[in-house]
Amino acid sequence: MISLDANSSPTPEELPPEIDGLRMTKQRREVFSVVLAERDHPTANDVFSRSQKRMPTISLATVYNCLEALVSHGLVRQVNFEREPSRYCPNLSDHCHFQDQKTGTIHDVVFKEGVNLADFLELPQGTEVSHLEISLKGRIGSN
Amino acid sequence: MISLDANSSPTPEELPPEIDGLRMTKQRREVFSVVLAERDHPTANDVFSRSQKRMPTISLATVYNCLEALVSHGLVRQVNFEREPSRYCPNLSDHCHFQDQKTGTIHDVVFKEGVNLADFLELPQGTEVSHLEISLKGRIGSN
DNA sequence: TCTTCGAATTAGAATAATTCCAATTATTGC
DNA sequence: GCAATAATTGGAATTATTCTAATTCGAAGA
Repeated sequence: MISLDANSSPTPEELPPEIDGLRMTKQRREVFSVVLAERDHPTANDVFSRSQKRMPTISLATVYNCLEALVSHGLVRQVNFEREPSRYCPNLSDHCHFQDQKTGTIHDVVFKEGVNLADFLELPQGTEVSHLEISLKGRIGSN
Repeated sequence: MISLDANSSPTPEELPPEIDGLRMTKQRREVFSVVLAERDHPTANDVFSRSQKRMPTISLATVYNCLEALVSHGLVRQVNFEREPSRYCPNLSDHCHFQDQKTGTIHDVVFKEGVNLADFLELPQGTEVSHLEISLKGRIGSN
C-alpha cells in the first residue's frame, strides 16, 4: 500500500515496478508521484506541468493515459465539478468534495461514522450502485 | 407554479409571459416546454432538435442561452455526469440522479423521509453549502 | 401608432478539455 | 538477442460549450 502521509510522499523512484497488476512505467510513476505529492486536486494540465519539471519530455497525452490507467486501476480518483476540467485525488478513503467558491480550492469531506449514503436514498429495487460522486459548492466561514 | 404533471405539460403558448421575474420569450417558452414535456434529462442538443420541430429557426446558441436563463432562475436543474454533456431536469424537488450504465437512462432518486445530507458529512466549521450534486451510476436488477 | 433602446436571438467562429491516430520506443517473455 | 506486446509521443481531430458581432424583437414612452 502506498503511503498517504502528507509529509513524505514517494519519489517516482521509490514506487514499485507494479501496483495492483498495473505496470508502473517511468511515466506512470512520475504522474502518480505528482498526484501523491501535492494533494490539491490538480487537473491533468497541472499534473502535466508538474511532471515536466522532473521529466521534460513527457507529453500531455501520456499524462492523460497515465491518469486514466491509475484511475481505472483504482489508485487515483477522478473528481468532477460540473463542467470544469477533471481533477485527480489520491485519497482512496470514502469521501466527497467541497469546492470553496471564493478560492476554487477543493476540500475532501468525509462521512460521519457509519453513514452509508445508499441507506438514505429511495433507490429503485435491485439497483446496484457501482459509482457515486457527491460534489458540494459553497463558502467557508467569513469568506 | 408550473404544473409538473407528467400527463399534461404546457404547450409553449400556455406558458405565461414571465416566470419568477424571467421574461418568457417565444424561444424560452419553447425550450422550457420541451424540457417539461419529455422528462428524460435531455442534453442541450436533444432540446435543440426537439425545439426545431415546432420552431425550425431556433438556433443552438439560443437553446444554450435559454437553458442557462432557466437554470439560473431556478426553473430547471442542470445535471452533470462526469464528463458527459450536461442534461436538463425540470424536477425541482430535492433529489439526485442515477444513471443506468446499460442504457444510459437517468432516473431521479429521492431521499428518504427527513434526510438532510449535510447531517451526514463532516463539513468544515462554518461551511455554507450553496450547491449540491449527487450522481450515482450502476445497474438495475437483471440488466 | 411610431420611435427608441435594451435585451434576445442568430450564425458562425473560437475555445478548451479530452481523445484519437499513426509512428516510434520501451519492455517482457522466450 | 528477438519477436511480440504495450506504452509513449506529437499532432490532428473531436466535441460541448462559449463568444462575437450583427440583426431582430418587444416593451415603454412620446
